[in-house]
Amino acid sequence: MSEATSKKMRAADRPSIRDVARRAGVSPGCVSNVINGRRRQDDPIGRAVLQAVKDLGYRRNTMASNLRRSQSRIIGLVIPDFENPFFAELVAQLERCAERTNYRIVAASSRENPEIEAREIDELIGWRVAGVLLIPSLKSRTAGLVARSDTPFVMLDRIEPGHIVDAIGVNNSEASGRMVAHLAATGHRRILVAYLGDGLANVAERLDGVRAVAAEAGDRVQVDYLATGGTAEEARAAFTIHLEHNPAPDAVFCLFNIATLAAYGLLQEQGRAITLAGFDDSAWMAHVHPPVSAIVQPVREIAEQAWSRLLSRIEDLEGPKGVLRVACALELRGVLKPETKHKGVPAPAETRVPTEARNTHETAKMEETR
Amino acid sequence: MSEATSKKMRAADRPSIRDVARRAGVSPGCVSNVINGRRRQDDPIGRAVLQAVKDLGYRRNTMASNLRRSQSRIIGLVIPDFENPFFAELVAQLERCAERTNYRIVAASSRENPEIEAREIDELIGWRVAGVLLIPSLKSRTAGLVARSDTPFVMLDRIEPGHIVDAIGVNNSEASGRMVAHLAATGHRRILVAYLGDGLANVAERLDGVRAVAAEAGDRVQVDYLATGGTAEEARAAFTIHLEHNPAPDAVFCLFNIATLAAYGLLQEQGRAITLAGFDDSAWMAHVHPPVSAIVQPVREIAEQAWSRLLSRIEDLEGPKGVLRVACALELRGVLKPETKHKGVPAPAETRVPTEARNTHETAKMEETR
DNA sequence: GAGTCTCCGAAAAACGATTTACAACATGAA
DNA sequence: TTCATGTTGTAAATCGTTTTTCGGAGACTC
Repeated sequence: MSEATSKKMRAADRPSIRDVARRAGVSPGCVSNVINGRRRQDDPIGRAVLQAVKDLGYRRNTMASNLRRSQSRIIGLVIPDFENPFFAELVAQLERCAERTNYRIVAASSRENPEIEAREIDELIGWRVAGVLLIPSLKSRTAGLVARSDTPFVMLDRIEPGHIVDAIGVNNSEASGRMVAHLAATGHRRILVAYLGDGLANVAERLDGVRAVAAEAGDRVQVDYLATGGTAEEARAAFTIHLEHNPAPDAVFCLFNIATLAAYGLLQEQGRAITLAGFDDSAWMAHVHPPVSAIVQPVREIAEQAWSRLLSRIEDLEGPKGVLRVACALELRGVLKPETKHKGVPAPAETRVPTEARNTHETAKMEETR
Repeated sequence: MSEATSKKMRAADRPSIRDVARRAGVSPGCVSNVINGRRRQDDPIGRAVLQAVKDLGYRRNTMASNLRRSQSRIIGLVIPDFENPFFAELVAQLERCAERTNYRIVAASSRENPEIEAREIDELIGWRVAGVLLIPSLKSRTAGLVARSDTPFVMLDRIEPGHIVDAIGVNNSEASGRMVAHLAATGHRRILVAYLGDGLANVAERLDGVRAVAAEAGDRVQVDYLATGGTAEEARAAFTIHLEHNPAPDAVFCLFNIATLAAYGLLQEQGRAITLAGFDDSAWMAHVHPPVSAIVQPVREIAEQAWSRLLSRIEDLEGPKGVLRVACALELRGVLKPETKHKGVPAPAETRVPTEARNTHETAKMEETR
């Protein structure tokens, strides 16, 4: 048993500040001062301490340190899913923000499960994180819970209406409307819009934007709407059935990225030359032929806005809460002119439209709630 | 100033176990016992404690708790990049492992930067994590550093030769060889193999596998090798130049996933009907037309093997260290028969080969080092 | 009724750091 | 010489838990 003990001890056996103090012949408090730069390091005592730190391979115990100064410099981040490229990019950007401001991110995913989400947030509060960033899961009822917690928190991307919280998102309806307007302006007369029939606030906003522009365009443009499930297979099936029973559209506009992939595969396979556009950009969209247009979310700006909002909230818990929406950019990669469509060949000459200004503060709108 | 103080106090002002004890009229130790189930909860005292916990909204301070019991149930994870789908999936799978075994993962990315990687690991040690999982960055010199640390750790995916460590990866050379053999068996006579010219051990192993099979096939098959840079643009440029100056291949096999996308885009654009295969699967590969074959890494098994290895290492720091390689599966989605190639039309009939058994323990080879 | 055993809660000692209080000493000015 | 000032090191208190120690109360046996 002495063996087992010695093995188990190993991990716990890291030198403490007392060991360093003993070796350097000073008191623990003094070591603390040297390490944290509250005392000069270039005199005999300072050097002795640093040497002892080196010799022993001392690393300060972050938990003990945080406990004592009751401060943590950790931000908790809960996202629905690591495998969604948009969220992954958001994590990467937020990590940069954290590094710059000397924080650390602890990320966890809820897998779109509200219960896991609630559990994760609870756990984060147990860690006494300085703040929480949350991208709510599909049927999240967490907003209220966290709102009355005294931990600063900011919601991202999916903004649930009716809650008084800090939130950063994109202007979904404006961007979607702009895309439809662009399609109409480039001669498309019949547009099929596919959306996720799941009550996600995000997609609902996009749909609203489309509807507004469609109404405005009147009968110059015919817009069909198609609700699909959230998986590629479901989306593909929905497209297949729709295309069978309806007149062929000039353009397909998908309001969420999985549908864009499914639509591309189907159109390609059936040899239909139809303009395709989607909300959310992905690497493959630029590389396939013909390329796919996309609404690109300014991930970096979202991250930075969320970060600065959270930091200011950490410094001052009071103050009005509000929703900030930043503008998306349209990446117009190529339009198959409706006129050439019926020749059955992809139009070789593709129209490249310069990317519109993105991340513009001019177009960012601030809506204050409360 | 009293205002500022009260604001700052807020976050720190969470009730402690002493507050709960006071309210329930018992001692802190007793509260601890109730909360941790070391004492029955269904008698007057137990109920009083639970009620007080509820009333005050008490959450135990994880740091203090961990500090006292000097145990953490956190596993640190350092990956090169959150945006690489393979790593993202690995994170997701590892998170499941963690949940199942009542651990928590703290993930950070090194952005392929050895210095950031070293810093992150250092930081994790400061957190007194129970163990570390590491996917080394491109030019990582971390293996030695962590190897002599007393924190249990396991390396994943990229296995650097010559280090005595625990590591889990896939059998890169075997899988690549198998793919080339398959291409040869389906009638391809000239295969272009693109690899990352960056000295990554992983890709080197894949190249070895290709070379071995090529040598074995003798002059029945002609294999060309093309080194490219790591970005899609670089890969595309390399492909363009190669295709201009060399006889057209029957098949292109890319040893890393970015090249696969670049190659697809180029071949599609130039209207070349050439079989395409790649190491690493992605969603788009199954949806484009013609589809792209891929070597799929058994991410889930990698995660589970790594997890169990790490846990056993946490329980017992001693014991031989070793490398475990699991087998990949080939996802053969369609082959453009070389015979039909010159007609300029994609072959309509695609050969679907049943997915080979994956995650088989029979094919997993164990090589013990030291 | 005395002795032994068990149960259980209060009190106190940890965990590893930071911070405060205090004393010692040096420095410089008057 | 004296006093104010500043620096520095030690000892002790502290952060919020868990764990150990200890003593008191009740149950049981003989």
